[in-house]
Amino acid sequence: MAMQAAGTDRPATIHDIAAMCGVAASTVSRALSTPARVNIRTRARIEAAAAELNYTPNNQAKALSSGRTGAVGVLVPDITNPFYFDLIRGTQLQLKAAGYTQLLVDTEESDEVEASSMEQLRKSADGIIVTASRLSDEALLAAAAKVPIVTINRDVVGVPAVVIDTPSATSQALDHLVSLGHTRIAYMAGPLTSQSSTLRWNALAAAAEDRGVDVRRLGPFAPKTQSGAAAADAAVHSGVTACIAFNDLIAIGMLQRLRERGIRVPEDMSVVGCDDIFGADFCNPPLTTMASPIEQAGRVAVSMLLAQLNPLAGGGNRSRSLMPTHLTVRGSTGPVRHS
Amino acid sequence: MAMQAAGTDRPATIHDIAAMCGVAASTVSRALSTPARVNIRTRARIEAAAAELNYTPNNQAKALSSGRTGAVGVLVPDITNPFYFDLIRGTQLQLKAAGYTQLLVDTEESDEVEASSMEQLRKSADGIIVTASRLSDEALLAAAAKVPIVTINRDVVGVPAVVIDTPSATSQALDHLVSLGHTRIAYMAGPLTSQSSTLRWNALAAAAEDRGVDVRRLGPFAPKTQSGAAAADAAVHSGVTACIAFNDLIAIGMLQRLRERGIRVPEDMSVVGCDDIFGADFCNPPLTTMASPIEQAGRVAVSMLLAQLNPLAGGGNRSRSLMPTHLTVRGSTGPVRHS
DNA sequence: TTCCCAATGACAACCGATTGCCAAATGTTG
DNA sequence: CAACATTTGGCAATCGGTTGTCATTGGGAA
Repeated sequence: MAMQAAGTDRPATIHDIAAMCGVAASTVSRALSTPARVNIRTRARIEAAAAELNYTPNNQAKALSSGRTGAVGVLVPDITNPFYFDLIRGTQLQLKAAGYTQLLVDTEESDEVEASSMEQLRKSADGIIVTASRLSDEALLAAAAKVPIVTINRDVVGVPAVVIDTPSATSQALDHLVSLGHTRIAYMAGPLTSQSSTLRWNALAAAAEDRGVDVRRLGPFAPKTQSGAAAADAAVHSGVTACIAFNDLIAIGMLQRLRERGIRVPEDMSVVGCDDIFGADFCNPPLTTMASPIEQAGRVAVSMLLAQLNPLAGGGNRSRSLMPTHLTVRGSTGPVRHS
Repeated sequence: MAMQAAGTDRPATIHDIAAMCGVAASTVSRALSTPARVNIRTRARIEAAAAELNYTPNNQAKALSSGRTGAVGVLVPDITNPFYFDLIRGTQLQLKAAGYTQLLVDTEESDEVEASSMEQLRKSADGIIVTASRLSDEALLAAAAKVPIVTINRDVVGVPAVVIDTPSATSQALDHLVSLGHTRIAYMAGPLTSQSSTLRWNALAAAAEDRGVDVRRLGPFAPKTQSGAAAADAAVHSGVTACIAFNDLIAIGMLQRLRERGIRVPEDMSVVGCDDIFGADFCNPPLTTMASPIEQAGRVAVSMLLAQLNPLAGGGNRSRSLMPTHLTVRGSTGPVRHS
C-alpha cells in the first residue's frame, strides 16, 4: 500500500522523512546511524517512512560532513593487462563485502598520472591501493603520510605492502629448467622502473650462481604480448635453450613469434611465464608459469587497508604480507635437446 | 620559493585562497570556474595563490552544491570477462578526455545488483552506461527516466543504445561454414536473459532457412570457459560438424574440451566464436571469430551519454548506434570432412 | 510525593563548494 | 558634470547529511 509522494521524482532525503514523521532531520540521521540513540518506537516510524520513501543516503553529502567517503581507490598501471583483472575482482569482492565502493583508475603506466590520481583520490577516497607503483620511494612515502595506502608488488619501508613472492618462484623455475638439462637460460626483463622485475632478476642471478648455470638478462621489454616478438628474437639470437619471461604476456607473445619462425616449443626452446593469467592455460603450447594468487592478493590488500582505516576492529594490522607462489608446469617447457 | 602554510596538512580550500587574497570565497570560486566574471588582476592573484597552496577542488562538495558529479557509472555484468576489458578501456579513455571520472561496477550478472547499483549511482554519477543489461525493458525504461543512460548491447525503444551488430556477423559466419561444406550446424546459446544471444539466434535461424541448412540451438551456456566443456559435449553428441558459439569464452572452452576428448579442430569439428577477445588469436587452434569493435563501442557510448548531458554542445545526439562487425577467419574452422 | 538522573529529541553549526541577488565601483555618454 | 550602463565583487542561502550541545521528558529511587 506504499505510495510515493505524488510528483516528487527526486530521491528522498532525511528531511522528507523528518517531515513525514514530524521530527527533526538530526533525529532521522541518528535513528539511521546510531539506533541506540533514539526511542525504539520513533525509530520504527522513521524506518518505516524511509522504506516507504525508498530512501537511500546520499553519500556525497555523507562524505562531505563526516569526512569518510566509503570509497577506496585502486590504481592499476594498465587496465587491459589480464593480470589486473583478477586483482580488481579480488579488491572489488572484498570491498563490497565491507560496504565500500571501489574507484578504479588506470594510470597508463605513467608516474605523473599516478601522482595526480593519488592527489585527487586523497579527497574522494578513504584509502588507496596502489599496484606496481611507478613512483619513487620518496614520493610514495610522502603520499602515504597523507592518505592510507597499501601497495601491491611494490615494497617500500614504511608503506604497508602486499608482495607476491615471485622472486622465490623464479628460483623454482630455474630449478625446473636445470632439472630438464638446461644450462644456458635467459631472463626476459620487464620495464626498468618495475621493482618486481629487478627483484626477480636478482633472485634469479643469485640462484643461477648457486647452480652454476649461465643466466643472462635480456630486454627490457614492455609487458605486452606485442613485445614478445622482440623477446623471442633476442632469446633465439642469444643462443639460450630456455627463457624465463617477466610475465605471461611477454611469454605468450614469444610463443606466437617462435611458432611463426618455425622454432618448436619446447623442443627447441623452453619458455616460462609469470602470473598464470587468463590465457596461460589455453595458449599453444600451454604455458609453464609461476602461479600467483592474484585475486587473493587483492583481497589481502583490502583487508590491510581497512584495518588501517578502522584500527579499533583489532586484527593486528600487519604492514607487509608475502603471498606464496608456485610453479605450474605445462607444455611450454621440456628437456633440452642435445643436438 | 613557494612555502606551504606551516603545519597545515589538509588540502587547501577556496577559503584558504580567499583569506590569502583578501577576497570572498565566492570570488575565488568564480575566478576559477567563470574567469570572465572576475577582474583579470584579481584572477591572477587568486590563481597564483591556488597554485602556491597546491589547491585541488573537492569534487564531493562540488557535486553537492552544483548537482553535477563529473562522474559516469559503468555497469558490467562480469569484470573478469575479457570482453569488458576493452570496453572499459574505451569508456575510460573517452571519459578521461572529457574530464569525467569512471565509476566501474561489477553487477555479478545479477539483475538485483544491477538495479540497486543504478539507484545508488543515480546520486553519485551524472549518467550511466549499462552493458548487456539483465533488467526487463520496463525496469530499464523506468531507470532511464530518472537518470541519463546509454546501453550497450541492449536495445530498448526509448533508451539510447550502442549495439554491436553481431546478428549480421552470425550470418557471415554461417555463410563461411556453408562455403566450407557444413550443413549440420549448432548454435551454442548464451544466457536466456541475454538479448544479444536471442537476436543472434534469430538472425542465424533466418539465415539458415534461406541457405537450406540445418542449424539447431543448444544450451543455454554460461559465458565462461568452464561452460565450454558441456557445450563441446553437447555439440559432439548432436552430430553437427560445426558450431557457432555465443562468445569466445565458450568457444575457447570448447576447444580445450574437444582437444581432451581427442576430437580434432577443425578436421572433426569447426568452431566459431564471437567478439575476438584477448586470447582468441593465441588459443589452439587460433579461433575463427566475429570481431567486434569493442573499445570503439565504449567510446561511442560515452560520446552519446555526454551529448545527452550537455545538449548545448550540439553534435546531434543519436539515440542508437550500430557498430559493424566482421568475421575473422583463423584456424578453428575448415572444410567438412566427408567420412 | 519529591528529587534526580538517564534517555531522548531538537537546534544549529559545519563540511566545501555553487550561485542568485544586490551593492559598489567603474566607465561611458549626453 | 550629471545621469546612466556595465563590470565587478561580496553576502548569504543552499546542497544533504553529521555531530556537539542543550532542553525536555520520563521513570525510578528515596
